[in-house]
Amino acid sequence: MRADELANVRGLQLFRDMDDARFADLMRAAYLQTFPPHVQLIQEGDRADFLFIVTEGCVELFAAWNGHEITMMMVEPGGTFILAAVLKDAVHLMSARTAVKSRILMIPAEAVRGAFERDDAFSRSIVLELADCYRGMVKAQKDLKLRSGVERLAARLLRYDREHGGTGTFSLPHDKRTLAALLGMTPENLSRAFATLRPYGVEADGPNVVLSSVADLQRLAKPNPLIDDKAV
Amino acid sequence: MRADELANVRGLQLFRDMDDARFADLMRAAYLQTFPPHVQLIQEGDRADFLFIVTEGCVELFAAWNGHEITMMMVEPGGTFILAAVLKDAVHLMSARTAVKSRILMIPAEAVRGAFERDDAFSRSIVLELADCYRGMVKAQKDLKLRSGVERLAARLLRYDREHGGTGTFSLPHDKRTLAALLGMTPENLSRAFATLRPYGVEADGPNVVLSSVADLQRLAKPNPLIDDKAV
DNA sequence: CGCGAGCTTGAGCCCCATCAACGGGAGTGG
DNA sequence: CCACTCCCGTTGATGGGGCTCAAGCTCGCG
Repeated sequence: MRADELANVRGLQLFRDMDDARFADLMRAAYLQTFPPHVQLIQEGDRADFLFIVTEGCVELFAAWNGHEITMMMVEPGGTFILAAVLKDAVHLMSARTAVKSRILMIPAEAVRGAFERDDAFSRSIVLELADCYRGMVKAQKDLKLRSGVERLAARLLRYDREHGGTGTFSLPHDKRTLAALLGMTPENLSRAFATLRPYGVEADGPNVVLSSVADLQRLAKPNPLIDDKAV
Repeated sequence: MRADELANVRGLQLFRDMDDARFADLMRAAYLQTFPPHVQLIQEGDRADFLFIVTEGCVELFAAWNGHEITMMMVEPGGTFILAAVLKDAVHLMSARTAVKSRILMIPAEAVRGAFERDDAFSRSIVLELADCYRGMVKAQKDLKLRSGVERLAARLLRYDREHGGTGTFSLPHDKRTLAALLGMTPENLSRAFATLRPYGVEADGPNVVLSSVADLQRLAKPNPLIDDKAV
């Protein structure tokens, strides 16, 4: 692992407060690897052998049943996945694949559980990370059950804008096909949803979006920190 | 707190491995209280002051937005709620109300966090409990997005049957109105779903259900441990 | 006996999925 | 440089699942 990458990993919330020696132990056991786009990393039902941490790129968590497939979430740099399964020594409930070329840190599950037992700061960080994952899932559930497709898109666009500094201009972080899956709709419907939002000042040109009337959009989307804010 | 109740709480997975003195400290700070049906215990957006543990009865977690209300889950005896918010010292993402008369243990959030810091066995149990909550939410999400209403009902009936010993005869744990909300549908639609399942050997008479053709029902519901099994 | 709550049934509608066709941009090979 | 192809995104037509509104039904209870 390169020194700057190591420093990067060390700076993640999960490892920040960890004992130096323990962190070195963990990293010695870990693999940092680059994957091309659309490589499946894990398969639901398989045993959780590694904790995964995305350092570059983007990973899609998805699940399938009876022939359908759904996107559960996208994991961005700094994010972990499969933490709960690793801690429980259980099977994966979700599959994962790279959305784009990605650099991923893989820590053997056994090592994670060992560090969890021995390092108090690490176990605290793990709990906070797991609590964040849980709350993220609750918010996703609320978003899905309480809002219509158009409302979900509107709220998502406002969130992207906010995360980009609130300038009203930004690029979508995923292609529209992926965004549709993430929002729980078909690509066709996402397209129609964008069209529906045009009167609300949403101008989409390929991946580039301009929100020219944020207030109108907010009146429609009714954003709510208990659904839309990452930090809450 | 009565001695048998204390023993009951002590036996919960969360406290089983805890140090005796620490457990006594926690219980000294805690309140055990009985609530009538339909009492709201917490309101989403409020600060998490207590960890709640249901010892008798049943509690509904729900959320609201823009005038609609949805049921997130039902918490049964032995179950906890609001654990993530307590650990993060954050606001509730969900509201809670008693579904029936319920006996509930309330532990001040500060005391929970203190015990978490000081008692290794407790912090391990907390993490496992939190991991279970997370995985439960993932399964709920998969159930909702991957299956139709009829399929969700069929899978749920099979699960209730299994939990009652697989005899093919059991009583619904909630009234149908509540069951409908839990399955993410309206009461009208639940009623129609039961009618749809009649050709599959589902005989529902009030709260009493008989499954006379489990194999047929399974062919329809396609139960999957990664969605339906509590233990996985 | 009358009333109300919970449940069921029916009719109409809306949201969204599906299927199909089309346009345009990127990459490829001639 | 152009023709070809493939893939993504869009648009239209259609259908189904589920919601809403409304009425009827049954059972328990006063």
